[in-house]
Amino acid sequence: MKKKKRVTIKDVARESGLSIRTVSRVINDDPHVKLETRKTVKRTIAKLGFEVNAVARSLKQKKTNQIVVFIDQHQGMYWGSFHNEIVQELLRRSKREGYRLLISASSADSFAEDENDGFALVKHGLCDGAIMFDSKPDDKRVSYLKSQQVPFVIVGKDITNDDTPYVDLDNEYAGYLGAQTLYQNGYRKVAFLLGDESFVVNQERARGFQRYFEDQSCPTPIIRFGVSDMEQAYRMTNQLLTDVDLDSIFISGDERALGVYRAVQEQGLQVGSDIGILGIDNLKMGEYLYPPLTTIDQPKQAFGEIAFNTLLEQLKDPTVTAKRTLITPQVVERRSLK
Amino acid sequence: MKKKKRVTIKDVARESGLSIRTVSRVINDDPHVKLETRKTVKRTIAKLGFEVNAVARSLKQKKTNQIVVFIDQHQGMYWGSFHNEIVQELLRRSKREGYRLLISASSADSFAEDENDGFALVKHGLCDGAIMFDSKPDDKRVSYLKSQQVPFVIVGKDITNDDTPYVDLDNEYAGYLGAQTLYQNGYRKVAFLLGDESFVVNQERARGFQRYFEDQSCPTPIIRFGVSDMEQAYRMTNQLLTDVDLDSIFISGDERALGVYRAVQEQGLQVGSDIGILGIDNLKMGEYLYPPLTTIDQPKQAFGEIAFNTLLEQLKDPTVTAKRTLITPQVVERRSLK
DNA sequence: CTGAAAGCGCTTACAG
DNA sequence: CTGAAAGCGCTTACAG
Repeated sequence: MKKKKRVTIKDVARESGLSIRTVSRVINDDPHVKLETRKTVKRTIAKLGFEVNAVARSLKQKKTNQIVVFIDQHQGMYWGSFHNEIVQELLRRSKREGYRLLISASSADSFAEDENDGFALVKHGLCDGAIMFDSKPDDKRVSYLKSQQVPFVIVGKDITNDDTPYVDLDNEYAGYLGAQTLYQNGYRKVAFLLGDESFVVNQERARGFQRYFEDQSCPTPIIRFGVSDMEQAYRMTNQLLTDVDLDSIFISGDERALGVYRAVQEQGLQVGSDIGILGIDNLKMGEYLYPPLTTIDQPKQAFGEIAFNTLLEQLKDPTVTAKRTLITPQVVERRSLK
Repeated sequence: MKKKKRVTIKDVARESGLSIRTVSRVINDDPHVKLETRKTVKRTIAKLGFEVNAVARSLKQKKTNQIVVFIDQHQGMYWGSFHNEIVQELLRRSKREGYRLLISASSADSFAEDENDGFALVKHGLCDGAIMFDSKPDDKRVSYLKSQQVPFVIVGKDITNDDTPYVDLDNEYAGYLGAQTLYQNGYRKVAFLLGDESFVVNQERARGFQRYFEDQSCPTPIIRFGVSDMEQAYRMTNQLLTDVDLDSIFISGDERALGVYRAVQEQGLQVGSDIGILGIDNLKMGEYLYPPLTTIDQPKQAFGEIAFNTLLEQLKDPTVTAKRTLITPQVVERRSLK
């Protein structure tokens, strides 16, 4: 049993007694075709089970109708609920605008040599535009996209270039807001747990957090980087709880809050009444922690919507200037603060 | 500023004073090229920043070196940690075998008409093989793949056809094992919560569960379908806890266990000592619930490995017969049972 | 070891 | 309203 031969436009033309040109017109909904001819062609297409070969079409049109979302596999946590909820929105919008959305793994470090890194999709002309998650400072992929004038948008911040489009949370304010929320709820012995310090987002959040306490002329609170998953959140909380006198924990990332909750509860403490916990993200799961997590919202839908529109503008007109959007976060009050 | 013209093989040939044929040889590592010639070409390629156009290459070779993973967006829960961990493994292996892995959303219902559904990738010849998650009974995509002889593998079960390759957990045994685990731990008033009844996986799990109790000549325990997210798990648990006398809950899906935990704790009950909870999946997060969740493991890495190998065999030799693998689950004991 | 030429399956000015 | 022909950027028997 050998692979079935593909049905091509040529077969359809022969079978229906018309030229390739006419079949092509029907496929592409060109109005200049007699109704009767159109019907004949459509019938033949159905009969033969013909499907246009998108590869051939792209070669000629230099357009793929594909958009790629790049997601990096940083420290094991390949893809969280945060990415998930944004991708949902991207999917909805790209469908509406006639683009196919592909998701591909790509890393800022290995893309250059690695033919199987997802970034090959842009190098080899397999997409019209890109949406980049998890971009790092000095990301070579960003320079590449710029130099090749491939439309793209970063979800996150770009501190390396000043002419690249992005959408980001106002992370410095998120840190500030977190500090303020805790302080105004009467907490004074606060620890802030964040992921790797090399990520800009964490630097910004820490800075805003620190600034608030400086504004209150308070001593600098505890800040711990390198807490990038539940496991580390669990360990760090345990350690802090035994070593330091704490009344609250501000944890960057709702998923990691799970580790904090467990540590707190294992020490016989109550989240809320004994120790306040504040997250960032506002993921669905935060609502089902006990007690439900008070958190700083990242409006995922807005992220997706703005990212897509920013890309779409470039797709339609390559000369538009880079648009940068900063989203202002808000607190979602639930019950993990007293 | 208009889009930069792509550098083609022609440009490289002209610039290096050689034929296209020779440049093509160098690109494809054909040994029949004088070392010096090869060097010249490579230098020119670097100088011009040439990258092969994969679209043109695919058109000729009828091979894309791409594998697509299809994931369905069922009831809002587009992609869970379970998919995530399997995709990790698929990514590792495809990279090693020289394939690019793309992830795309596709639904069993809408693929036929919808040009932007991910399944267009196979209809239009944009991939060499497919890995299907979330396939449903009578999935038209499966028939299509079969009829077009596109290599594929299903992660899950196919009860419609008897000649399609898949990897699945022995779900009936998982249900049986869950019942047994609970029973042998002394639980008698059990409720089993599962997702939509239309999914084969849920039917099988329920069947195995029921069979165990029949074997013990016990009355049929409570089984509730339609519990497919944390929200519904929370509600159902709340309802059951007030309406029925229960000593344990068996919940299909660790993520949903979060909702069960919250309901139990809100009623002032202790997970473990008052109410036993048993999950299925063994996701990382289960370890960080308090108390840590006892669960039935789905070996994600094995899933990914077997799925990939099953596909790879077909990619290498289209005549191999469909291979089906059933993985036997085991219990991971933690502390949510007394 | 190297090259001229056909062809993959489409689209698209250009004619008629 | 329809068609013959060139061309997108590669690869690949076939020659030499």
